[in-house]
Amino acid sequence: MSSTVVPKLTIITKRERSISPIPESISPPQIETSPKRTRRRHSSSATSTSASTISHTNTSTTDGGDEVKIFTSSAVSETNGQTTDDDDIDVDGIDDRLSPVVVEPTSPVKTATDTLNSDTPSSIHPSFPNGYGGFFPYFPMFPYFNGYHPSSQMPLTSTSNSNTNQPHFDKLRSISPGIYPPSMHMGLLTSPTRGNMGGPILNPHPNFPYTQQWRPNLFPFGLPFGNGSPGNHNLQHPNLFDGTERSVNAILDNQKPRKPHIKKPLNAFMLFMKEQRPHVIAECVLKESSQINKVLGQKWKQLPRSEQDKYYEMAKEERIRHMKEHPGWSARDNYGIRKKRTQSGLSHKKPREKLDTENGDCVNQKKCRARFGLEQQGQWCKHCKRKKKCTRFTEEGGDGFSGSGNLTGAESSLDEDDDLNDRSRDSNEENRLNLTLTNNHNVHSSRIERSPQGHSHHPQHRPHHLENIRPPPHLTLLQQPQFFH
DNA sequence: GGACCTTTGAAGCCC
DNA sequence: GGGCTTCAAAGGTCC
Repeated sequence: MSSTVVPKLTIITKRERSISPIPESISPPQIETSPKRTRRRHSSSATSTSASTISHTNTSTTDGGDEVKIFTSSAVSETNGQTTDDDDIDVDGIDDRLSPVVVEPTSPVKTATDTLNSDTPSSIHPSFPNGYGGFFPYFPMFPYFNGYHPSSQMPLTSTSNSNTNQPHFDKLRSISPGIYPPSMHMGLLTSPTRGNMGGPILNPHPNFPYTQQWRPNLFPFGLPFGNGSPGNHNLQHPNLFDGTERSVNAILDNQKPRKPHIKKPLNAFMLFMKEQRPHVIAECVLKESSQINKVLGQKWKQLPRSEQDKYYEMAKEERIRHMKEHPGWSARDNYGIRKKRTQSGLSHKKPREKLDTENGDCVNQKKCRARFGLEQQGQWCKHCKRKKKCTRFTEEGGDGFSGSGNLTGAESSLDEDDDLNDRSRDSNEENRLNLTLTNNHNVHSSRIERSPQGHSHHPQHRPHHLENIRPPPHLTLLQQPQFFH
């Protein structure tokens, strides 16, 4: 078979019983889907099955009331009689294809702790005598303090105050550089006789390091400075700041700088999707991204390895670039964002694969084996394939197939589950569909090699434990025989 | 307004 | 180390 064979894309959609059959006259690449999205999750086997059995498929339906719509889409374009397998892939240049990793705010977010640890006030601005930290110990206790010794009028230093409530003040000082009230900063800049009762002086120094950073909301507990009302610093948040260490900690928690949301670098498939989505949208009448993504998933699986490797290479570059741009970033940083929403009760999303698991075991493990048999493990649900548990039934003497009447009690009890029945029915539909497809077109049979154990070693049918094993992108196909045989 | 759906891959977490 | 979970993009749909 020539490498220029045009892979046909077909989307298989289970439609509602009330939906009338789609006329066969639908011309490719139109892919029509159910007008109303069903909330029921498709079994994971559905997509894998469809993806693995799709090829020169004409529009067809199954018998009975449950229409299974199969639409053919020449998603890999065939224009002007030329097979353009690569036409879908924009090869304008790698820069175009590279995913625009979200550019984070250009100004690095510096935490308060960082600021204090790395850039002490005095180091930030050497003109400040001993930094403004030296004054800080005084302000909660003596709001009228102007930064100078009352008798000597000499600037007070942090050293001279090092014994004054230092632990609390150090913590409070670390909240934010802006926590230094303007008037306290001004104390350094005003004359010894001026004091700080006249309110903040704006832009007292052209190089004043915190002028841009100080904002009113950095004084959540209502610091009295600058408003001429000493002693009212608890008015806004009387419960938050009462001078105790606990209150300081509470403030610290509230003031913890939030890390900017750095998104994950795109993987190969995401890059492929981003690039190919406009093509699919242009070729099809699909609207829903979920349907488009199904098509893209099929296209991805049908993409030649050499083409896929390009995206893997791009993804690798993306990861390297991302690592350089965000050295300390970890995917873990983004964990919990949605989870928090879920925990807060806003999400109704069911945990993935939950329907397939019960007490940690796959409730479908026998069903998959029963439904598809050992000869068709490629059609097992993802969970069974991953667990590879069905094989143990072979060891127990299973024959690889059993109808509904051959179920054990446990299986029968499982069959009583409506949802499982539902999914089983879906799967039967898929079976019928696959049989139809297989009978009509022996799909890619020549490309699929099977091991003596019956495992498909086609790239699309590799055993799960090999699914995630990717050849090093720099190796050619000939150098990686173990991945393709 | 935000979760869901749907795909594959990467990475983190847990046992 | 295997298995599971989460997130990345996208945009229509639904609550």
